[in-house]
Amino acid sequence: MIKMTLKDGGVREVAEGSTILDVAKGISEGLARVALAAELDGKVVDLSTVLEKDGSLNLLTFDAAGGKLAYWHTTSHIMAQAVKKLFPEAKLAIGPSIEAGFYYDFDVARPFTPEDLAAIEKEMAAIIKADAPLVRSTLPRAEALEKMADEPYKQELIRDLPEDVALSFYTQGDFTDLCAGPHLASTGKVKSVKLLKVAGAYWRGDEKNKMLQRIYGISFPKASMVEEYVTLQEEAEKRDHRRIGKELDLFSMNDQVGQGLVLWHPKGAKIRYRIEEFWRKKHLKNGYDLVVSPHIGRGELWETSGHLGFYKDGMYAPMEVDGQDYYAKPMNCPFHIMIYKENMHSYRDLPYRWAELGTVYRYEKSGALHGLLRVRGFTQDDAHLFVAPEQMPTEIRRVLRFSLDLLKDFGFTDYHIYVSTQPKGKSVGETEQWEAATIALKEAVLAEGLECDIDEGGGAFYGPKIDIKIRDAIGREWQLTTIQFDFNEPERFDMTYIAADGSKQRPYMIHRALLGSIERFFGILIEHYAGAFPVWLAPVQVKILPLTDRNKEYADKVAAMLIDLDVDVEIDGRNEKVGYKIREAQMQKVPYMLVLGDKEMEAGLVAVRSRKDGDIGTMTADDFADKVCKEIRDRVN
RNA sequence: GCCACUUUAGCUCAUACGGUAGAGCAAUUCAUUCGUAAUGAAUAGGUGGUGGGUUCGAUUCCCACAAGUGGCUCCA
Repeated sequence: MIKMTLKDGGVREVAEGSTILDVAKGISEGLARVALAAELDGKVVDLSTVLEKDGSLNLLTFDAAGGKLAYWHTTSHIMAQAVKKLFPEAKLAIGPSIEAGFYYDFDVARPFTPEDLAAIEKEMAAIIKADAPLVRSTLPRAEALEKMADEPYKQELIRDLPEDVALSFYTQGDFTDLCAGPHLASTGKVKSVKLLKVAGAYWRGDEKNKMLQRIYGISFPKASMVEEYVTLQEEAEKRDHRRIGKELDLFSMNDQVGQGLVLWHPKGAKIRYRIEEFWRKKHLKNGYDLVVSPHIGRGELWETSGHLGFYKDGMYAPMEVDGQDYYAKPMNCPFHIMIYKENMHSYRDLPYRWAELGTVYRYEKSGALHGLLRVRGFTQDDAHLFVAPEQMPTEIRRVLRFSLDLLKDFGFTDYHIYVSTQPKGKSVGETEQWEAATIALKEAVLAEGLECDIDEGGGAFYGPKIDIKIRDAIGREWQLTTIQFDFNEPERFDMTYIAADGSKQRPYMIHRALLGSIERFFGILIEHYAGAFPVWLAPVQVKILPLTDRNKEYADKVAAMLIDLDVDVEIDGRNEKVGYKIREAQMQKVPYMLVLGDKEMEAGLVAVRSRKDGDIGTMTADDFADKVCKEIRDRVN
């Protein structure tokens, strides 16, 4: 038996493995989560317990997901207490824990300054030192409203809850907050706090609401963990694609060109070429056909597609030509549909898989732009599938498999799949269609032996979708692939095919972008590899470093041989020491360097240096060529 | 778009109080022809994001605009 001393002073004895329901009986009021402090075997442990919906007992350690949740949530309360002490006029909004750390939103007369943050951190240290216990209590609605008389945002939250729910509060010292928990036993459990930044945030995330001041922070049980966190942040900063894009001269954005419009420099364009070339070949090999469509189209087209109705805010303003409005395309689909409609189609011809690296322009809010990850002009690796309903399930599986295969080619093998279902509000299409499509999506995931999370109501109004998020080299998630059903456009464009019985039928339409957009994908690739691209993608694959002018001719010969094999070679013939040239090639992340001096020239060899392993000795030029060509072919990192 | 912050040489950053800017790297030139992450010297480079205001005088203070950064919203 485990003896647990509860925060309210009571003692419970529970058998190991018993559920929290046994422990929490009489104090939880059926709430989904309850926080406790307890003794295990007579020893006080840092034990906040989370009551999961299924009643399982989750003993919290910091490293458990729930542990972090409680830890950071308690820290956010401590911050709120500190802010209330320093800024008594501040009104509290909400303060949850997030993926990494926590925040709290405040309504204050003026924004917080860095000095304010320092003062708040200091105040928090005092609260932590006081080690006040967090005491849970509940109140009926009317009394809860009265208790929060000075907190309009809290009152709004209370009013939105069902009337019969008892509201829980957590009190630490002189500070009480409306809160569902869970929390640590006392403020002293929090050891090391760092407030990170201040940002504006709309109340309830709605831009029509007042903008509040949000303070982000993070906390850990050990100071060393703060250092680890900071180190990871620094690592992420070093990998920042904007920084590496500059250092490796890959791309730029320009004030005069316009916001969110990318200039691809020669080295960046080289990588893009390699990505696109590979992408096209792979699509052709996998049953796709390539199509090409223009960058602009008449207003009437966008009227028919419905984009002018539901997507106008996302489109560039029209340009007038010969009395007609033309719009830059925000999507490629209407063009592909027009190709479809150019002919009659038999069920025998389906499915069509039409792919295009289609450049689109979307008006993104200026504040949303972010390096290559969010731009206004970008190229989607788009394709549209037009399939007969009975083909749909196998077709979905096929797209999913193809997608994961393509991601693997680029070094992304760790991913997370989400299926988004019909949104609650308005949506187009028949219920049966939605159901069949959603089932096909889920079953495709299962049939491939994969798992997925369901994003209930997360689909677009025109259809359900699968999204794939990949995990990069330092553990961050990025959304790349999206596979979306469209019940809207086939209807609007009155797309048909002739079925076996001679009747006209409506095909299913699936949009899919596997890499997402080339720009965004490139940005993520840069960060994933920290600029050190695999040999097959590297803009310069081999850098030849002749030692003296005497060796230049030999360098030219080796270079010509490699270039003939489609290897990308540069010669650094500058009058510099070899150490200097190596340093530069190394910083440019060139996979291989060939040092060519008199010795190599006389023996007909090349001295190979790899960016990863340094000097790897000499070999014949042919052997080296074989090695590099094989690595390029096999897409070796 | 909203909140906050930032904007000085190609890059990274200095100039406490208002008295018209300085360093490293890069570039250019010269010398050096060298063996696995920086050879030395010299030269050049800036109407301080743009426009306006305050002031005898503005890179410095104020305002507007633009771009960027971190968030909110949105999303490939």
